[in-house]
Amino acid sequence: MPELPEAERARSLIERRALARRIAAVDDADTYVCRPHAPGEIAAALAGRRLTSAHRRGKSMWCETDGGPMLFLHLGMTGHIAIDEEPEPHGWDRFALEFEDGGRLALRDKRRLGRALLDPDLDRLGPDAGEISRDEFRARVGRSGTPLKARLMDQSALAGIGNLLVDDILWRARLSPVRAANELAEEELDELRRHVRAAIRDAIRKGGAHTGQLNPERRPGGRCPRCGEALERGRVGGRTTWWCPAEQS
DNA sequence: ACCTATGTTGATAC
DNA sequence: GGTATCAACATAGG
Repeated sequence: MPELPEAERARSLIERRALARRIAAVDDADTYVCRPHAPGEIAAALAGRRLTSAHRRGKSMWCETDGGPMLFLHLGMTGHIAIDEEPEPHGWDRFALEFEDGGRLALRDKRRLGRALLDPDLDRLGPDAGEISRDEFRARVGRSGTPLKARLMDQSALAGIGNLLVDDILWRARLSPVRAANELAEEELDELRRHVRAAIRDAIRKGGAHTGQLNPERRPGGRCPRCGEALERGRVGGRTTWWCPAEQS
């Protein structure tokens, strides 16, 4: 489920439950999830250390350690963080810290598109979608001829918005996903930013990007929760897109 | 069986 | 440079 709201919940969970616990062992055997590290590299770097802080920008998380490298975590498409739970019986724990006190932190990810690695390069990640300033939003979103939906999902422009959240945001803002981003007037961009922030705030509170009002209608036969019009389905920026043709322009 | 779908990201080709 | 497409992964469903 992971978009920005899920990542924030995961970060908060790590902050509340995993900091300051001494790491006794690390399971970094999955060479795909832990690429480019060889098995044992992350383990060697983190054994005996503690996580000291948990950070997030967009969907990316990283933890500082006491004297060691930074640990980067990404939930991919199906990942979540499980703390002090029994190991997943199907082997879906792709990476884990085992604490000296007997507990553990696992990156549990059926589909294996999540990541765990050391000392990440975050240079190509835009500012967090929930924190971005008005001026920066105008500049980063509004100066591209690409479809609005694709621009909002471009993690190098602004970080954190995924496929479910973006459809909800554009529906709230009554904007068409295919409209060119640079067609929007400054006031429209400011208004859009308000909806971005509100959608993120609501989703974090309610538990995830799937809790948006539009989400239950993203299916054949789905209707606009406001006006009742049949939703349209299409492909924008390579992703399945649902919108209200009557209201969103 | 085979085709499609799925919350992400990166490489690649134009 | 930007934009679109495909592939990486694994599973579910028609």
